[in-house]
Amino acid sequence: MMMTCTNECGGEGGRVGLVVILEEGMGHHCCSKQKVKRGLWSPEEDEKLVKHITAHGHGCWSSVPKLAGLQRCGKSCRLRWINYLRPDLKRGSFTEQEERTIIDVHRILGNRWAQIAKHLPGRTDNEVKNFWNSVIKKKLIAQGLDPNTHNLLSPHQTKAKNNGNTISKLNSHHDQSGSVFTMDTSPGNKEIIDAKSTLSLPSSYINSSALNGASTIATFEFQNPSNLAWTDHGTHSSHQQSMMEFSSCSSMESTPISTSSLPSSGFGILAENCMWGNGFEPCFDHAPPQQQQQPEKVSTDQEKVYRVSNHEFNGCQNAENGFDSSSIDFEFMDSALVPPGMYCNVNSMDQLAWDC
DNA sequence: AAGGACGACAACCGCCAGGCG
DNA sequence: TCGCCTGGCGGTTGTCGTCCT
Repeated sequence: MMMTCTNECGGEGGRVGLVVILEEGMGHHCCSKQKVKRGLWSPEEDEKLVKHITAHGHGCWSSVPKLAGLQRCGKSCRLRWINYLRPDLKRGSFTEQEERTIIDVHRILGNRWAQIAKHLPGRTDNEVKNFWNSVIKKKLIAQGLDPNTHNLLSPHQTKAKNNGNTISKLNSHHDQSGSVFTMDTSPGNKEIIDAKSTLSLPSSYINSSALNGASTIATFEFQNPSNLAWTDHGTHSSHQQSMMEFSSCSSMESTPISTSSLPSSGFGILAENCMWGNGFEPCFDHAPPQQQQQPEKVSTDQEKVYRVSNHEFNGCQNAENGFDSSSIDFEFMDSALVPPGMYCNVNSMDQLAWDC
């Protein structure tokens, strides 16, 4: 076996990468019959690939390297094209809206990056996956959420997951304002009171003394479990229109959470069905109207793609957010897609579909 | 200024499913 | 029906840049 290592200028950033040329017998079975180069792509290789695909299309990927004059395997060419060279790719950092979309869809799909990426025009599965692993995942953990299930982590889980001083670092880097959502605890709001009594949140999450106020806007803070507390905002009139309605909305962007108290990253997901993921479920005396009006489940045979206007859910929409232009492919909405341990609130799942 | 830690991201690996002979 | 080939996907690794001490 011979490996030839050369340093070449790689990729867009001009990185110097190690390029390895593999002799026969190495690499994928699909490209084991030819010498293949590995490592970062040089601008020349990119140019060859782009020229070839632009002129002829990719056709059979296994034949692309030969036709394009590249010492790469077909798989490598395909990945390079899909993840980097495709003309319709959107480069640059993810927007807040994209971030919200990823979180929302991931809550339903789990790590199905290709499916998630379909809801983000110009983004690749690899990009989404990297962004999730490097940013969102850590943010969720820092907020006391299990990134796999989107449920609240128990304090000891949080402690274990955060492993030392990770939290403080994350907070300093990513969490500008903390994840806070508000709910009306005024006596007249019976649903919310019931929800609180049903939630059985870990005691550390709730400063119960704050619940005793006559008329308060209580605030959950999820940025750091050690800091979780009810905060009495007294009579914040600005919050009166953004009181939390448990279980009434499914996608975070439609949740009537006070945007003034949400972090820019939009972790409103706590307000949603994932809240009940640890086996508790809100028991409202009166089901919210949205649920009562829940449309009948549409057979996947009849319709696989739901496109529902945000307008259908009064009070739950946020015009600037989320899924306004995307759709959910309900081929994936089978039971197998619900991550183990994730409480499956079918109504909420449906509602997410309708919010989309 | 130097070196280590960490983050971002490109690329690879291995598995799986579907098509085809 | 079986085996091979190929494309697609998710998980993981490797590399470089930046930040921090």
